[in-house]
Amino acid sequence: MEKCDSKYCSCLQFSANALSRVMTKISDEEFAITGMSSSYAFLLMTVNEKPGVQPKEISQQMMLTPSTVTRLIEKMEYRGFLERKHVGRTTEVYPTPKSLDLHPKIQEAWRNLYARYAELLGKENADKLTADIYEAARTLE
Amino acid sequence: MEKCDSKYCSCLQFSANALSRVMTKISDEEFAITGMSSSYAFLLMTVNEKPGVQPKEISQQMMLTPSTVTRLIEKMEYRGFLERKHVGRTTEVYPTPKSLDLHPKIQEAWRNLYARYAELLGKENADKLTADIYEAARTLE
DNA sequence: TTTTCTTGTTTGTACATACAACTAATTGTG
DNA sequence: CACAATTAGTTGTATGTACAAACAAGAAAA
Repeated sequence: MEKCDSKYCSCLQFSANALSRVMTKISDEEFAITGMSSSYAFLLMTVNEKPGVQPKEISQQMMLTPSTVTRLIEKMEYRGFLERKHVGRTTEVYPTPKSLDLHPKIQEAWRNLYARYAELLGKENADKLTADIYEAARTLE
Repeated sequence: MEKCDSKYCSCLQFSANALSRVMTKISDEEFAITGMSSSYAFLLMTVNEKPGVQPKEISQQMMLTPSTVTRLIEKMEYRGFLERKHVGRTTEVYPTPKSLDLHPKIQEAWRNLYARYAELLGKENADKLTADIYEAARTLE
């Protein structure tokens, strides 16, 4: 169609990976003010907003495998942001005051991230792209 | 806009990651017939089609960092698909017969991958999404 | 010509994520 | 009720990728 310096750019797998890597980089820059990368920040947000939430629900919301979620929680527990309480076969995850304190900063970083890519891509365009990508991810899942 | 079971789905970073993971999974399934995952297959394609190509160019085409490309090449060299020839400060990468033999299989896998997601997303839709994503990745880079 | 700068590549290390196998708790069934 | 099946979570291990630092070759400057 138009100029394209890689013959792979017509492959969704390739493009999706490329965008993911670029976004992760930008994200990490914006979330630096929180002292952690965006996955951890998303995790804290989730737990802050629903204390006692279970890993299973987190894994669904974040679209990550349970094992990955366990790993994320472990690290945040180690760093003093989260606590686990085992209840029967389930686990409840709670934020510590440290995590709640950080909440505003996380939200700020999130807003900054949005502002940054929205400016580069155009707000309309960015929102549409995000929605389209999300829908595709859901369809292919 | 419409129903959305995660509050993060409006975040490009989040959606892009999700799509990337889903696509990687599908890709790995399709590329299984080649005995390697898609990144390696893309690498072999690149080298097969331009024997002697340098890591720098590969890294640009694949949108990966040079260190990542070194790692990919190393592994393919170890498995007997590629050979490196050091020329001055640069490196030339050549395919072995084993890699050239595999070329058709790789292309087949690539076609199958395309067929698979094109069917699920719709051909038009898939192509447009791919182009949009690639463009966004370029813009944000 | 010697020194400094730049560029291409590699190496050490780290991180996010996944899968497969496992444990433990609950639910369903004979 | 006891045993099988399911479900929630965790652990061992592996993979793809990156950054920062090191290295080595060539180019530019002194």
